[in-house]
Amino acid sequence: MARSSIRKSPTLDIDGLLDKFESFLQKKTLKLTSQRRQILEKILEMDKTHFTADDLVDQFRDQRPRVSKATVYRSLSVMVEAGIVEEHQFGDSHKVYELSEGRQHHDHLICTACSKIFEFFNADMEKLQDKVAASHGFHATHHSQKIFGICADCWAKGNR
Amino acid sequence: MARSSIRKSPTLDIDGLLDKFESFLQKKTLKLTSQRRQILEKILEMDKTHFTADDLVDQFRDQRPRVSKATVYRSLSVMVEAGIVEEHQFGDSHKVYELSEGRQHHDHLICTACSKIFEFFNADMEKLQDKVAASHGFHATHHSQKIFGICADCWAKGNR
DNA sequence: GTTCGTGCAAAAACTTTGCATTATC
DNA sequence: GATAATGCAAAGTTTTTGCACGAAC
Repeated sequence: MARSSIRKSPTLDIDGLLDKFESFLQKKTLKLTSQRRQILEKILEMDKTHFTADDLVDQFRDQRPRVSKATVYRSLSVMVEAGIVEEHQFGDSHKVYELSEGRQHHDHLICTACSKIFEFFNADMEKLQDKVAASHGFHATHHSQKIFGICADCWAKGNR
Repeated sequence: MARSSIRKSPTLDIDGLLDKFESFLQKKTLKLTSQRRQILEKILEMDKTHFTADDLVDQFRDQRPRVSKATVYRSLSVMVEAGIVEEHQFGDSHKVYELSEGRQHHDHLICTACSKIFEFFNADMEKLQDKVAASHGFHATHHSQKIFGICADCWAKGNR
């Protein structure tokens, strides 16, 4: 918590993340293995706003000893539980992940022409969502909002 | 178009749906087969607001000649194209479908305790979404909004 | 008669799991 | 030293596909 800072810059600091991860693992009596540490490092190194499990597996393809596919999947799910990583499903068949630590909640705009993903945050929308949930007697925990369409670039190029 | 009517009642009328489906198929030079007709009938018979491809396959399990799994999948995708059925992905691994014909657009509240799905529509939210898209230079075509949480029933029962 | 659709089983795509071995605590 | 994690390959899920046969236009 101490070292936390909100930055959008390419490299988020690994120490803060490791601290958070480690304390989560301790609380759950889980272990901080070399693989889990490496996966976290690769996530930062890749510096992609959104990545898949397979992107991560690729990172270890030429490395020996390898970090296996199974470990990548298992680790991602631990990191989701730890609140370090967020999991999304954007219409495609595979899950998409993003680092959530130190980042503000946001929703997504998805270009159906080029598949690029854009982020947005709108406070009024958040309030309205809470209101809707409450009006149905719902105790909302989280939400997922995706707006599909054609991004400005694609529209200009005539890709529709 | 002529026979269309907005009803929420258990049975939506099959004739209107068949009309719409048939004219779509003709426009695309596709054929109205007995299987496609049967699938549409089963969707109405099941009378579930949301169903999966497998729910539909089940409907044909004891029937001979069978309507195959492959045909169910292929037909659903034609019906989605025709605008008769809408496809969703609610966090689970499988796709969920619902009849869209004659129904107003709406979004979903999903109870993470009992998996029940509730629908809502909020005009302000729709406007806000358009505004957000436009402010990013996006030409929005559609959106998907899901609010996850605990429904009133589950909350009352202490299922959390 | 042509073209499109169907059924079947096999494959594909993604993710999870069983089990013996190894690393962390 | 006890427990949890790993690697591997095998199995699981859901959806898609190739191909020969049959139905709709």
